[in-house]
Amino acid sequence: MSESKNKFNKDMPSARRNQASGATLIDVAKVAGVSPITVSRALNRPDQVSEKAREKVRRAVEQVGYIPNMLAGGLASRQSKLVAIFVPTIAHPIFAEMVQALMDELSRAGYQAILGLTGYQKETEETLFNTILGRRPDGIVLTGTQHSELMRRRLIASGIPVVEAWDLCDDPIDMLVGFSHEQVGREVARHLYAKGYRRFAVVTAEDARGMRRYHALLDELHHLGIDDVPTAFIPPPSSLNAGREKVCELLDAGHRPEVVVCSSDTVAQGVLAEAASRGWTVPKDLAVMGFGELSNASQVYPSLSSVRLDGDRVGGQIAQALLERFKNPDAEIAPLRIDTGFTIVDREST
Amino acid sequence: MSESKNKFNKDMPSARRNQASGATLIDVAKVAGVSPITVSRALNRPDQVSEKAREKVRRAVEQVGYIPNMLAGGLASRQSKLVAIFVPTIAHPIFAEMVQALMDELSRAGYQAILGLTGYQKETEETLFNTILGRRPDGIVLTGTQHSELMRRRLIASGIPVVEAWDLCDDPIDMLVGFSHEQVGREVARHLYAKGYRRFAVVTAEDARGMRRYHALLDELHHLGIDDVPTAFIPPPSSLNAGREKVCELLDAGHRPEVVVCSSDTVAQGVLAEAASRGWTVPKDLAVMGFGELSNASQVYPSLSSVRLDGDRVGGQIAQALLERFKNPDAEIAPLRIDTGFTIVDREST
DNA sequence: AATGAAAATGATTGCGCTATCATAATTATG
DNA sequence: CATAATTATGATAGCGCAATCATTTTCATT
Repeated sequence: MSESKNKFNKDMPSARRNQASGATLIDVAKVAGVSPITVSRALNRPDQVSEKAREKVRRAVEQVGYIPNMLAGGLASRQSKLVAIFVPTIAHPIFAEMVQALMDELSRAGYQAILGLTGYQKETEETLFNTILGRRPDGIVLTGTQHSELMRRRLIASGIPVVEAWDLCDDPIDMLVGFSHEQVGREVARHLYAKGYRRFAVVTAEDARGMRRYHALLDELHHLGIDDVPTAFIPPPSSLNAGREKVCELLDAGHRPEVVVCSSDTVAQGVLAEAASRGWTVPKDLAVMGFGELSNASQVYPSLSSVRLDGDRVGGQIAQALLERFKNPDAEIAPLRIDTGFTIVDREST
Repeated sequence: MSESKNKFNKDMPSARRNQASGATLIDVAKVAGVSPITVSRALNRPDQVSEKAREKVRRAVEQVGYIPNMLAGGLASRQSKLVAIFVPTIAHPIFAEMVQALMDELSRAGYQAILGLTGYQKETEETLFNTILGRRPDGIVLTGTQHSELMRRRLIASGIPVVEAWDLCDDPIDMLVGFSHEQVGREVARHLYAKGYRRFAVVTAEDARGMRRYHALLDELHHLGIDDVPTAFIPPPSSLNAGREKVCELLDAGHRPEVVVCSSDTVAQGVLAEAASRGWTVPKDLAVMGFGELSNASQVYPSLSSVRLDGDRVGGQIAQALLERFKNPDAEIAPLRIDTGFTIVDREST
């Protein structure tokens, strides 16, 4: 026994509607004394309209407080001016930094971003993905290069420009901006080995890219003759406390590594905290290697050795790649692959 | 039925279009053997459609890989299912946390967020604002309560539900979720005074809310008989290094405060770093008070006293308030004002 | 002036979807 | 069984804008 849904007030629906939705292109056109399409052009392609008309339109827009409806515009033009950005989380500084840079750059070009937080969960990614595709983004930014076959196919079929970020691989969906996690693992191994460390341990988050670095590290250590690398895994999201607990487990299990390689600076700071609480001297009693170069890595005591990535730069490069593609959609799609690199920063903790 | 008006003719525009844009509601309807509007209902109001039809639609959607075009849907229904979130930056953990919680909650209800980064700059806020209003969001989340008169008027006129966050004031635009920055300033003053501190100094960022806390702090100290409070201001964005430099300036100018009150934990950690580098013992030689409770506040050495806010909770409350309003748009608009409070956390640094 | 090219403006149509009203199919009621 | 009440489905008409093509105005050139 539900009450029948009543309709809008018959009184003056149009007035009510206009109050809520604001002025339309047609309202502006009337005030300006030109046709609607001229208003549209004055706003979107000013160079196709005479200075006189442009001025009339500008004044009319001002007067009625017109704000273009981008839902309508997007529908008509098939250009949403929207870029979808998928990241695991923005609570992590490195992603926050990238997103910020990316959005800055995009907004300068009149684009906006819509964020998809995949939360490290494979489960929801596809659902999220569908929802966001519903906004018909002009471009898509993905974190990592490991996606379900279905998603890959759909993305390729859609023809939407895609950038896969934070990683490099051999069969990208489209564009690629990142660095090789394998290379990080290998270089960290060699770097620490060269410094004389022989007994390694690892505390790593169980996310895909972290594991890639981990396996490359193991592999390289193996080549260097080191095979026993006690490891503790942290289920995402990793935190300082998790790092502390996990390294504690390793140590309590009787392992006595010279150096602990961590999947992030956050985890590494947990290890530092545990070392401090045991009264150990870093790096003499235990060396610690981070990853990601949090802004305070150089300020904690002892300052943390880490692998520096540049979120700003990655974001900027992605934006550039997308904007280039938007500007020139018909151009031959040259496979774009940008290696943003990384730097091992040696500080007091190793 | 004869085809009265033909849509696209000639070569293959329809095929091309479908490849790019994907299947439409009509395609699904054809496959399912029902009318388009039934497909729409099966997707958006499943309870109004028979189980049989629902199943046919589900299968057809699956088969053609249909993803609803929310631009079209939004235009027709006047519901964008979009919430605009304005924050100064997401590079700051406290905002990142709020945004994450807010987005989580919203997406659960089928809404998505579009982010506006105001970057602490008054200049661009209005421009940004117009661009984002173009997306016709169903709700708007604002940081702070200080906005231009024009924006206030437009927002109120638009009838869009608005939440102002991170602050409380007496004449909100609409809903309000936050805490009193004045109260923080006063309580921090009293708290430190009660602990015996008499010589205060301040290092604060120059943003609006930080200044409100600062003035309340000064005011309360004045009541307690303390009038000389040397202060250094940091132009946004504040950073650990900026905090360190600024406190250095204060000390080099000959001030010898017992306690430094900082506008953020980041700044406070800069002060800690400077104290450490001078070989001072905290809190004996210099006490430090933070704000915002970064996740590592309790882990730095010495652990940092701070004011704890709960970004998760703020985000959640905002989402609830908005969703409630969406569900019940015609309800009497009860002035909503949620005080999320704060907690002074006393640790080793004071 | 005459002519054509270019620039500026306009009329029409439909983007893909949902609100609205109308109708058909089902169930409840006496 | 007829009738009313209740579903379930469909037809139609826009939402506000830009693509497309048609038309008018302006300007340069002969």
